[in-house]
Amino acid sequence: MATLGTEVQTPRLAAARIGSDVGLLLAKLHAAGSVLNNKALADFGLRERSFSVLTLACSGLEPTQRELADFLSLDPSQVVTLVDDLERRGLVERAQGKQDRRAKIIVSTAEGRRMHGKARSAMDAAELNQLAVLSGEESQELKRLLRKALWGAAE
Amino acid sequence: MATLGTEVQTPRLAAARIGSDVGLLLAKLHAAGSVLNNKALADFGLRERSFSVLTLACSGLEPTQRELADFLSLDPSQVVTLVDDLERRGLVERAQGKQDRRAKIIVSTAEGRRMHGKARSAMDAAELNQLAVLSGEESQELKRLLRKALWGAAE
DNA sequence: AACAATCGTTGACTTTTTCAATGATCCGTA
DNA sequence: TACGGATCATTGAAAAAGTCAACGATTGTT
Repeated sequence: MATLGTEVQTPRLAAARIGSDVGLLLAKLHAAGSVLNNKALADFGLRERSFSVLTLACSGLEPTQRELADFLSLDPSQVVTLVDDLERRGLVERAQGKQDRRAKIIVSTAEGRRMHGKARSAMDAAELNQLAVLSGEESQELKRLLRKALWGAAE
Repeated sequence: MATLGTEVQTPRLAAARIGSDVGLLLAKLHAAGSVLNNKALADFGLRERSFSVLTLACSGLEPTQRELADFLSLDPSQVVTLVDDLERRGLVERAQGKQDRRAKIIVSTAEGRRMHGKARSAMDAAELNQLAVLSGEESQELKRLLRKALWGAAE
């Protein structure tokens, strides 16, 4: 049950001042995490992004594709591709927007929710693995700070 | 002097459980930061990555291209392109490796160091801007946690 | 001396990103 | 109520980024 995780030894170059650049730290941790996450999701035929779309489709928030694009920092055309794939596999459906008939609301199917449940477990395990070197409190604090940096003081 | 920064209002979808996924938080903050950073570096004809290479070339650590690739999570061929560009502009030079003559050590020129100084200021400002909503202590703590997640407990 | 491994480099290939254009629909305004 | 500008999802093309295998030069090991 070894933590075949991210943390190698501190590389020589981490000593440089750039080792404290938030941009680089985010890039590296994100890159390493993506590898782990995509590996964890491969069993389900999902990737990080399709998992995100599926999760939001399962959330009950009834997101429109535009909202998905904004929230996931993607181009609207990329969302089309992701939803096309999930829809073809019967995991989500496009429903007509309620107030706005231009918009399409993405909702999960029963099969989609089943799939999401399993994928969610794998993702949680991957996250735990990636942050294994942090204590529980530290992980929580890291997430809180990331959320705050993104969306402000909202609690 | 408004902080025309990252923080919009908390979007509706952030309420979903995925709003606490480390993968998504990293992706979003990294994406937002990259935009800011690249904007800040555009004046110098640099981008996030060429800035990273230039920084490490200026660090005195005499990194090889292989080390740069590992440290920056890039394919070695991508490093070739980055160094080619910086070398063509006279900001860095390729020196022969000391023990290993296969390796090339990337070192900065005087002009490179001058350029880096200016770019560094712009980057610091951009980082300050991106993390404006965090207190000084919070920013430090965020960086510490990111470093720890990446490289372990090393202090 | 021979062999496998590593370094930087090149080129091909795939994937991802970016962007403009389009029809349908919405909204504000006259 | 009809017009005009804006927004939505979608398409397709173009640009950028990432991936991968192969190569000569060099290293370290046997």
